[in-house]
Amino acid sequence: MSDAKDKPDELSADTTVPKAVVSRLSLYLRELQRLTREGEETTSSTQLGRLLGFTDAQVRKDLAYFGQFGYPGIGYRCHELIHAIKQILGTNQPWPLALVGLGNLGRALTNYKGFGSQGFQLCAAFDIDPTKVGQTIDGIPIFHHDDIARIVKEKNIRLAIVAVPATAAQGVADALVAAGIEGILNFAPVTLGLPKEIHTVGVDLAIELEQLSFAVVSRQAKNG
Amino acid sequence: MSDAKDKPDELSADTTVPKAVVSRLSLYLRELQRLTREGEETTSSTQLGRLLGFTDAQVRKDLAYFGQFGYPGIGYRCHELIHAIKQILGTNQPWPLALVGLGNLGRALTNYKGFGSQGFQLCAAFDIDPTKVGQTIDGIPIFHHDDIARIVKEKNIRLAIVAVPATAAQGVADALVAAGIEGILNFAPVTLGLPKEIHTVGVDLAIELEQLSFAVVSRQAKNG
DNA sequence: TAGATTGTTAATCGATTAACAATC
DNA sequence: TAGATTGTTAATCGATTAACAATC
Repeated sequence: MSDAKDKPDELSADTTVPKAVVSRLSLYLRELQRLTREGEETTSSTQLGRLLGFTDAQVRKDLAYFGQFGYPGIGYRCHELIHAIKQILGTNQPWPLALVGLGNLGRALTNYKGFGSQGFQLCAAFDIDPTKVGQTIDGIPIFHHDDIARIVKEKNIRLAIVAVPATAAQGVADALVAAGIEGILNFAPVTLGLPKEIHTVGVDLAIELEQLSFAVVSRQAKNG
Repeated sequence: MSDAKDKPDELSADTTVPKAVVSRLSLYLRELQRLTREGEETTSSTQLGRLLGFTDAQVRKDLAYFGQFGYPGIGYRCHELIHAIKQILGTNQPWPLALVGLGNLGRALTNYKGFGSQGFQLCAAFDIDPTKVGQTIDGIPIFHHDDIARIVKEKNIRLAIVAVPATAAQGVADALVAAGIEGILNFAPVTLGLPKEIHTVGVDLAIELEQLSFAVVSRQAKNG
């Protein structure tokens, strides 16, 4: 399937891709990387689906948005599919990241190794505390908020993580957008108001926990 | 609308509620709380939708899964709707939480104030490091992994946060489930294999960042 | 070949949006 | 009353699943 067959451009989506498909793509990638670590050469839509709780049809349909990656009768070669998904997600290239806010969460993130292996690398941190500015933390230089625009441009940073208190988040986001940032991972518990061309993903611990408490109480309401 | 009208049970869903509805409910709650902090008495489906990027119809439809909370011609009284959503999500009651793993992320969470205000409270932490066990961190007692079952039962803990390395996560999850935990917020970058009656929510920083890199590269592919 | 598995089409299912009578 | 806004039904839209010919 390496050749593009009748598809004009094998790795770019012709039709618009649902958000849910993209997050499953990330899950496939994570699972494929685990399988290769465990020595597997190939896998199948059935196996991937079973490991992640999806149907085999869904796995195949998701991948079909982007091209043909499998071999009928055989399945998918793990390393090939990993390569293809990374290309789709854009993580075959490195992504320098900015981190704004060095409270508890921000400092934990400077130390976090989890996304380094996926091509993301913190290369500038920002805070307003004058005792922090000018220092480095885990090898990452700390700058003042006022330098966001300059540093973002100098280091060609396109994605940023916001880990400041809720009250400061919108101002920080505005500064990042003004500096040319294209995507924001927001840990502050607020919905940011931003131009629609700026991509945002929000992670709010309270909201995640609320999904769990709802699931638990609604299940017990059903079952008595 | 305080009376239940023709609905048999105003706050429990008769039909099964989509996951997406529940997470929007959390967003409505967060926004309503912000509006009341800013002194607003009432709001409307149009205002809530605009603030969060949804249509007004969707806001009303989501709420309609659970009952009638609004006043035609007026909108929603913020404090009433907050109360109702908390009851739906189960967060009108306190939820003691267990935290497993006291690495960078785990320690950041012990200090995090964000979910306390929503009724969630860390009341036991677990680690295997003997220098940590027996200490307290931010007022939270630290126990050994081997005591998970005992402490979970003693403290009536139903929800847990897993913040251990990927390789340890499945074992920890199994221990939590054996101890009677009903829901897990998993920060480890693995899909946990658990009985279907156990609810899990996964938060993986790399995956969130991948959603952003995809959005950025696919947009530029489209626009040139 | 027989068995396995893909990619894709059609059928099903579910979720979102539009529209509007009912209400304040 | 006139204007605003709800709750709900019907129409639209989108996503998932089932089925199967094509392929190895």
